[in-house]
This record gives sequence, C-alpha cells and structure tokens, in this order.
Amino acid sequence: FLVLDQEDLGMGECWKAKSTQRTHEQERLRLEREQEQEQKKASSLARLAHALPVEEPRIEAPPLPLSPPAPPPAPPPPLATPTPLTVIPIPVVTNSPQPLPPPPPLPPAAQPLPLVPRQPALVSTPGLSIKEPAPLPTRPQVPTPAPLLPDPKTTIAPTGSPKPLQPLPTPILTIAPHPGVQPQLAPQQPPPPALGTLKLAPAEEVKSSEQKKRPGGIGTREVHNKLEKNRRAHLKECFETLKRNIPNVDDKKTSNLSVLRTALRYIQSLKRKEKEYEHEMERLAREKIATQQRLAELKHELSQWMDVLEIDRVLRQTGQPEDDQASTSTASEGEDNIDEDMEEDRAGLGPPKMSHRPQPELLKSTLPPPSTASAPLPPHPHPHPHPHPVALSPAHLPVQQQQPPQQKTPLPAPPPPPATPAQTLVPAPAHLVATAGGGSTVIAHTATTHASVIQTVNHVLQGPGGKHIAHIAPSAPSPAVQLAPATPPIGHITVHPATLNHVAHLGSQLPLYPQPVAVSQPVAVSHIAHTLSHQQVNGTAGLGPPATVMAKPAVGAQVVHHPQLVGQTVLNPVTMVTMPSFPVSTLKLA
DNA sequence: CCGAACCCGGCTAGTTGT
DNA sequence: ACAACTAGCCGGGTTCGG
Repeated sequence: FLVLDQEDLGMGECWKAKSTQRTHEQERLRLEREQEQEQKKASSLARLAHALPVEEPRIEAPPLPLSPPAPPPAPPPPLATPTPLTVIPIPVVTNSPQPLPPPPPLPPAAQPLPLVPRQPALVSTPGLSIKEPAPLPTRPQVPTPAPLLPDPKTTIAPTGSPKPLQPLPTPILTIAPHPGVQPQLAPQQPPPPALGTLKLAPAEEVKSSEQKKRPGGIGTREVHNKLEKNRRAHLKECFETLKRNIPNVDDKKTSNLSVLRTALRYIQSLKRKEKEYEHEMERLAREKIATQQRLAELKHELSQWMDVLEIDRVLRQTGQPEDDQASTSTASEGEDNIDEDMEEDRAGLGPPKMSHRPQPELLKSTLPPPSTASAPLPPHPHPHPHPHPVALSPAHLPVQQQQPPQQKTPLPAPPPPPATPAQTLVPAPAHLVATAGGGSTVIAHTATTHASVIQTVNHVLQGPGGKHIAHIAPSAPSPAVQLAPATPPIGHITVHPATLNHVAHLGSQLPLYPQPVAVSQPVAVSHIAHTLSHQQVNGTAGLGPPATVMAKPAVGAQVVHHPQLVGQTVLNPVTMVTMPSFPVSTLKLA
C-alpha cells in the first residue's frame, strides 16, 4: 500500500514538475524499489494487500453503482485478482515504449477482467508513469478493472457520468497528467490509451480515491485542470487584446496588472477628451446659431434696403412722367382684406411690415429726398420742384395733395393752384410712403402702396365732409380724359368696397362718380384722384379759381385743374370704370 | 523577488432528469 | 419541486523562469 501511495504521490509530483526530471527519476527509483520489495515479499501478498486498496474505493464506492468490487470488503477473492496483478508488473515494466502494447489489451480487458489486469499491469507500472502516463494511464485503467472502474468513467467523463468509475480511475488520472501531453491530449486521448496502464491504476486508484474523495474527482480533476487551463489561456488572450488596444504599452515589460492600470488611465484620458469635445461642439453650436441670427438680420436689412432701392427706382420711373402732375397719396388704416393682399404682395417683395408701418427711420433713410424734401424737394430732378411743402408726420403720413398740374402742365393754368398752399394733410394713419418726386407724392412700395392707396382713398373719402381726396397718382398728362390705352398700364387698382362705398357716397356728391368704381388704369385712377382731389381742393380749400369743369364750383363740385381739361367738362374721365360684379377687396398696384 | 502558469478545492448559477 | 449534474469562477498553494 505504501508503495502505491508513494507512487501516486510521486506521480503527482512528476506531473507538476514537468521539467524536474529528478523528481521523476527519484520517484521511479522509489517505485522500483518498492515494487521490487513487494515482489520479493510476495506477489501473492501483494495481491491480497491490494484488497485494501479496494476497500478505499469502497468508501467512494457506495455512491458508485459500478464499483461492485469496491463495496465488498472481502473483495479480495474476486476483485483482488485484478488489483494485485497490476501492482506486481509495475516494477517490471519501466519503459516508455510499452504504452503501445497496452492499447490492444483494451478490448480484451473489457471482457475478461482477471486476465487482462496482469498483462497491463506489468507494462504500465513504472515506466508508464514517466513517459506514456498522461494519456494512457487515465483511460487504460479502465481495462484492468474494466467492468468496474476506470474505463467507463474516463470514457464517460466527456459524457459527464463518470462518477461511478471515479473511485478507481482517480489514481490513474493523477498519473496521466504528467508529461506535457496533458494539455491537448488529455481530453481526447483518454479513451484510447487507457488500455494498458490500467493495471497499475487499481492500487493507485485506491489511493487517489482518497485524495479525490469524490468518485467524480478522477476524470473531473484532469478535465477540470484542462478547463482551468483553457480559462487561463482565454484570460491571457484577453489581456493581450487589451494590451494591443492601449497605446504606448511595452509588450514585454507590462504585466497584467500594469496593463489594467494603463488601460484605466487610457480610458480616463479618453473620457476627458470626450468631454472636451462635447464642450467644443456646444460652443460651436452656439456660435453657429449666433452667426445664423446675424445672417438673418443682415438679410433683413438687405431686403429693406432692396425695398428702398425699389421704391426709389419706382419713384424715379413714375416720378418723371408725373412731374407735371403732383400726386398725393395717403394711407389709412389697412383693412383686413388689404392686409391679405398685402401679404400676397409681400411674397415677392421685402419686409412685410413695411406697408403697414413704415418705420420712420426707414422712411428717412430709405427716402432720401422724400420727407425732408417734401417741402421744396431740391434734389428732385424735375424742373418743377413742388412748390407746396408737404408736411409729413411720422404718425400720420400726410396725404400730400397737390394741385399743381397747373404748374407742370404745359398749359399755363392761369389761376392757381400755386396759390393753393400746402394742402391739408389727411391724417392718414401712417402707412403712406410719400416720396416727393418733384413734389408729387408717390406710392412707394407696391405692397405698401396698395394698402396705402386704398386707405388713402378711404381716408380721403372719409375726410371732413368727404371732401378730402387723395391725389393718388399722377396720370399721364394729357390723356386725362382718354384712358390712354397707349400708356402702359402700371397695373390695376382695385378699389376696396368700402372705398367704393365712399366713392359712391361721394359720388352722390360728385355727379361724375355716382357709383363705386373699380379702376384698372392708373391713369384713370390718377384722373379720378385728380378729379377728386381737385374737388376736394376746390371744395374744401376753395382754393383759387377752379378751372372747374363741373358746373358745381362749390363744394362737391368737381374741379379739374388739368390745364388740358380746363374748359372741358369731364363727365367721366374714367372710361375704364366698371362696376365690380363682385366685391373687390383690395387695391393693387403693379 | 516577481510574474506567469499550473493545480486543486470550493462555491455558485444554470441545466437536466425524475 | 427537488436532486443531480455541469460549467465557470475564484482563491490558495506550488513551481518555474527571468
């Protein structure tokens, strides 16, 4: 027994100390000695003695179904036979080559228990442990006790039900591991090699069983070691992978611990950078927003400027031909409908609010010659600076009523308009952009003008006694009466119903325009305006000797100052006038 | 001396069979 | 529901190489 134990121990040591051959040799020597001694004593005794080993298995055996031999304390007779055999041979066979022979025995072993054991035992014992050991021993054991222990377990081990066999095989397993073979071979080899060595196992098995205590321990230990090894390998691989992903790491010097520390620092640095970049992104985002806002502002200003330029352009275009005739436009509160139209117009043009609320600044800035020039308008190119100063109030843009065709018209209007001082300014609720081009008030922005015109008209109509009439736009000089088809239509003007009503109302007073009128020709409008304005002028202001066409010189009488018209009765200067079949809501200027 | 590799035993969570 | 089993993880101990 002692020998067996020593062997086992020695085997275990051998395994652990692969490189240390000393131990192996020493152990071998020991084993050999022991074996020799045993042999000397008596092979038979040994056999009997092995019975004890069997006993050990018993302990474990109980749990094990297969271990029939183990349980019986007396096993000696039946079981003993195999065990003793194993012991004896061990000393004899020490060579490595032996491993080969064992394999064949396997098959037989399985069948005849008694016979097999001896043969393998001889072969396996000493030498096996050293060289063949690992693979063979584990499995080999099976054959000897074939039915009983090792084989089933070892073989089964993979399946996972080795337990029964475990007791016996355990010792074997311990042996198996030694050489380097273990790692790879262990798993697969076990089954095939098991054969020969088995004999030795029995004795060892008993001992090992003690160590392993558990039946399953046998095969499990080896497997467990292998699994553990794989696990370590995997762990190592992971460390290497981690190491590779860390910059500035020395492959050689770094231990796993240092790798972890380095990785930690690296991760922390990455986090810091991430935060920094986030802040940077936020800053850039804010900057972008600010820039966009600034851009929008600039665009707005630009659009306003464009509007101003447009206005100026219009003024100059319209201003020159109109020079003869002073035009006045007024604006009044826009009406809902007007607003809508205005919005439509805005689409194509600049700032929306321009129309409604001409900002004083804008007016000033945008209309360089305008308000200031409203009075004399020096800058105005036209030969006839408007003589009549027009007062412009920021709040209420004045409806500049001019009279003046006289001055400008080729025909010397004898009387008067000149005499007529500045006309009363209709308190048009702002909106009117009055640019004095040669003293003529021009509707600046189309979008603005529409409403302004309408409002102006309304306002004028609403004016005191309905006498105030805005002089909307100077028409072509001569064709006052004719609706100059020749004159390019600037656009069409749609008179707001309210305005129409006013007009109608006014029409009652004004025989010429008894009904609401929609004017599509600016000329016509101008004439109307003129007519009205003159009426107003004449009526309200009662200025100078009206070159009245109308019979009514008095209020309500329409006086046309157009020199051309002087002496002529303008019954209906607006031939274009039509009765809107539908309610016209807006006034538009092209 | 230190780090790596290995062995071993124990423990636990998940799986499987009864 | 329970026991048995498996797989994986962990800590301790040992050995080996640099």
